[in-house]
Amino acid sequence: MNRPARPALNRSRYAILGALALRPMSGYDLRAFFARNLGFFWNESYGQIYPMLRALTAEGAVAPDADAATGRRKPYRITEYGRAELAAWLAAPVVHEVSRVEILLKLFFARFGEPSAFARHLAAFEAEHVARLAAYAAVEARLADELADRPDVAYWLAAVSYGRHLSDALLAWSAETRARLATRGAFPPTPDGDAEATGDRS
Amino acid sequence: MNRPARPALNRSRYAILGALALRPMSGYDLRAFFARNLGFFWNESYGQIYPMLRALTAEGAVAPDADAATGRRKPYRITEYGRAELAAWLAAPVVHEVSRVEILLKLFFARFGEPSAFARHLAAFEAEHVARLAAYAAVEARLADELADRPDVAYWLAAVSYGRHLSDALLAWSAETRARLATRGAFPPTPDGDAEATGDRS
DNA sequence: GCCTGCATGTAAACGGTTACATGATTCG
DNA sequence: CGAATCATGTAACCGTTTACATGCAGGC
Repeated sequence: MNRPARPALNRSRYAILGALALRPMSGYDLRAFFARNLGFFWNESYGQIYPMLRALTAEGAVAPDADAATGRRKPYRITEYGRAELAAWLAAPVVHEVSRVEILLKLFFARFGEPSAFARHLAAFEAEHVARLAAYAAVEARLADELADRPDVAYWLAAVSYGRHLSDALLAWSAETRARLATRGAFPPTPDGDAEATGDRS
Repeated sequence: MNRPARPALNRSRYAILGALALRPMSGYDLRAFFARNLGFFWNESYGQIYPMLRALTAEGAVAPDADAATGRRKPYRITEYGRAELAAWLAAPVVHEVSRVEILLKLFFARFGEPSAFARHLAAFEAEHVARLAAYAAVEARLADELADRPDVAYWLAAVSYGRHLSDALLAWSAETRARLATRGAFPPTPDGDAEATGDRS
């Protein structure tokens, strides 16, 4: 219980520690790792990675891995201390934050825009999630086949499943919403007036 | 087509413009408005709101509304220029950004944590989404009854529906995941070694 | 008159992205 | 050799949250 206090939201820190717990990686590797394995739900930019690697090194959670170095790459490995830090973070409650959903903001104020605009957004939204579903299917196949022996595979399949449930649900919502707005007929934006009463009392 | 170029991600700006398009509000009102109506998907802090109101005023998109002032409140109303800005933003494509899902990060690296830890996270996750569903039902009832005549109501119902689809799907995922991890049995964290091969080639 | 809470506002820090600079390596 | 791309690293900026400072208004 003597762990140094942390700003409680240093998520890049733990993302990097977790990745290095899987195997030693360089900064470049790390970026590719997140893009490839968690691309839809997590990413890290160089501007985060390299400074963080330096900080983690200074702290002793991570160390340069001279053995694994090839060419100009500078791989790092996690230390025992780093593993303890990672485990402590894994045990700590998930920190919620309101994830801002821009398409909902545009939907909420859609009356003030050109009537067809939101239909365009819905179409793009659907295309995006159809593409994601295809990507998930591919990952799932790979995990089930090639990597079935890895001890993490059940966790990874569960993560992919999250994505699938999410995209399925949002596609259903999108279809429903298209129908809802169509039957009602798009109405023109009211350019002014009409204040008061969002039912926003108390 | 002569609109001044914007940093393309000034979302607080448009959130505020949109809210003021509904009716004049003060900074305090705005914060309450977002918390009440879009709390699960959008929020704004004072540190954003007050400076933004000042900037929007300087720009002529918003103006102090002396008439509506009561007590110490300083309400603002949107101008015609502000409405045009809002409409332009509504017409522009939705900007995607990778929303970081912390629970998935913890899931992905769950092998390195205490085995029961993730089960706790799932339980909290489920409680959260059950609570949200109840909140959505309440909002839906209110919208359908009291505000059925507002022209925006179809849009707002669609936004609530997004939340319901989302929480339903994530609850289903959570149940599935609990089952998946249970049948498989939790395995102890491997404190070291076992590098190589995340299937992360190419 | 005093307390509570309403309301405006700001400063500082933080987490993150972007864009750029730089050099090494590989391959045609 | 020269070009492309691999790889490290940094600086500047941006959006956002947090915490705080301030003081007015209304009710007891």
